[in-house]
Amino acid sequence: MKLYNTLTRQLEDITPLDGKTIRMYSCGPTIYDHSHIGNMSSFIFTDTLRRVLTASGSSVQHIMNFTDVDDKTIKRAAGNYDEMEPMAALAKLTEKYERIFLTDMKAVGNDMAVITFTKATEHIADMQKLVQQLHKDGFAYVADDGVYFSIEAYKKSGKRYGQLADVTTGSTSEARIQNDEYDKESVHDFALWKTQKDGEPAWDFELDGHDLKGRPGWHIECSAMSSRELGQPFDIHTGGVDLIFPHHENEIAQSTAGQNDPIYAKVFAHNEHLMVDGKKMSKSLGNFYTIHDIQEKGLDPLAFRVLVLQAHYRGPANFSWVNLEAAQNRLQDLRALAALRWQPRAVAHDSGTEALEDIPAELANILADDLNTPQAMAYLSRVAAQLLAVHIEKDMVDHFETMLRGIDDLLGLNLSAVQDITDEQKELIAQREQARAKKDWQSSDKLRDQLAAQDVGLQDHPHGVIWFPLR
RNA sequence: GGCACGGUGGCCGAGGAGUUAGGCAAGGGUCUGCAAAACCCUGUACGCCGGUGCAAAUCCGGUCCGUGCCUCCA
Repeated sequence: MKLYNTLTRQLEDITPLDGKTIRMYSCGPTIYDHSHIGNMSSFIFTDTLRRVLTASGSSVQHIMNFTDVDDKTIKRAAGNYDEMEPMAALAKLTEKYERIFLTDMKAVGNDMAVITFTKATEHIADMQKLVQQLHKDGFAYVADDGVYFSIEAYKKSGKRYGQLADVTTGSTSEARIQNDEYDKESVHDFALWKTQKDGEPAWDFELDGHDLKGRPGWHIECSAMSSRELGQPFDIHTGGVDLIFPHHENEIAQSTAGQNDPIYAKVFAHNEHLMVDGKKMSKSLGNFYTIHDIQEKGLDPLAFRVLVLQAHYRGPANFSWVNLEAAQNRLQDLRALAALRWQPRAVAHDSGTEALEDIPAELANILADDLNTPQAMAYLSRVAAQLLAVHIEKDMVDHFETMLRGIDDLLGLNLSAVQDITDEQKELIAQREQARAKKDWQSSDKLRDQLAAQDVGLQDHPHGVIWFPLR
């Protein structure tokens, strides 16, 4: 497939560096609170990318990290569980939000089984090793409050800082420099390791005779975990656009300093932000939503997936409740399509229903072009309209099922999970048809309402009634 | 201020020099006891100003607006 690479600012063919497996690392959540829908849209992008890469014939090794130690987690843990030891409080907090995160991820259709999750706190030794190596090679220095990476030294070694975004050459605000409280040599230097402050969780660390008991910096976490799990260079690094600088830039610097190979990850793929009512989500604006909020309004988290897939990952998508309802309607239509699997009938043959199994292939083809999910959704809607108009025949059920699974493999909409209704419900539909035949409208309407209350919707087509799941 | 990404019909959104997606909502119609069903039809849109083309929403230049990043936010 072709994918846009932030490093080169162009579309590139993705083929495994090792010829077999695409190794992909995604910056995961900081588990100090509920993930918001913006985070989720980013992970829907990542999940869909993995699906399409897989469909294009590569095996994919997908790593996602949990940032379970950083300023935010530490602060929140101390606030929530002030009676506990810092380390225990941190674990308690992050375990809670990890669970919620995994639940939300499943709810929006992301395939959790194929992701290997790594935690920062389980890779402290790897991080320390990397810091030690950087120090030994002259790229890190010890300051009062921790260990810093020297961008100066990195540049002097012949490497380029600013491969993703050349921020340092811009006019950085002087105010920032003056307000800087850290004891670092240059404003742009960043912390590799932070020494312990009162009440903070900390790990023993000795470097060059200094006792640096403390915790890792944010950027080093991803460098250490990615190289531990995937080696270096690996194929694709994903994240939201906000991570381009400084996070990913710093990862590149840390991971390539002193290395012969200047490549950390071959391709960086970044998704644009999800906007809410045209604005960036923030707690102060009161437009900060979670998957839980969507569920509370009686809307389906998978409708949120549809909303995300309707937009291209490199453009900003706009979330609003009206738009989510529109997406929910669209999802319902796709589920009506899926429900045909349980209600085949003999109808006049129609050319549109023939090559059912080619449909996922066409979908994959569309998606292989820089993950063009909006085009894919448009195609799917056309297919759905066509098939709903003609139904499917009994001998097509197997092909139809294969088609649904193929669509799900690519888009994660769980269409093949649409189950048959019960015999009782089928009986109610039959009774309604009889009532209609007898023009007993009162009874037929009552039966329709009764079915709707059981989340079974009805479409009266010229060639007969079709039921579909309302949720 | 620097850098980046956008501005498409009521809304969401692709596309990307001539044939002009898709969805949601709306209006009209057919069918119907009804429509909350189905089907048909309708809407000619691409911020603004220039330029290059036979031809521009699509390329180029400028400009305005929005959004993001500029040290730990997906």
